[in-house]
Amino acid sequence: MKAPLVLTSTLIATGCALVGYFIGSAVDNVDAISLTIGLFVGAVVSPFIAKLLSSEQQTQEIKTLYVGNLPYRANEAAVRSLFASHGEVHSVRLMKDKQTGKRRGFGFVEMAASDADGAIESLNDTEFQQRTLKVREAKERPEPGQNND
DNA sequence: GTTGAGCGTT
Repeated sequence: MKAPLVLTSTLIATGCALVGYFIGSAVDNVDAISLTIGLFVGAVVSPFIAKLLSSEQQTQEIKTLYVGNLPYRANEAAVRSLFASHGEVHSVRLMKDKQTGKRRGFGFVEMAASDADGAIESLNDTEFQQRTLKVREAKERPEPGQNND
């Protein structure tokens, strides 16, 4: 039973709009204000509910990969495309200097845990835009999935 | 506009 998130969000937004309508009615009898509050509540709450519903589809394990020795001219899209050919890429973040905003030449790639190890072995010490990549498991910020008791 | 070992934001 997987309903589209757009449809689900629309239904939720409608419900929230009705709730907001009664809330608006209690505050003021003006219908315009009531509808405005209803739409506002729906717009705010629906993405939050949709995120909770979408979390059920993200049950798969995600592992973070450290990617170093990246060329400065490289984009996140290029890195994503590179890792996408070796597995399912969840997200790509190229770290930039917070002071100057320029790229620091390394980043982090989140992908499926099963595909992550294969991607590391496949992309580590490989040439990407004339630069040898350093692909490893990320040290800090491990994703919960394997509990340490 | 530059550089080249490294492990990061809410």
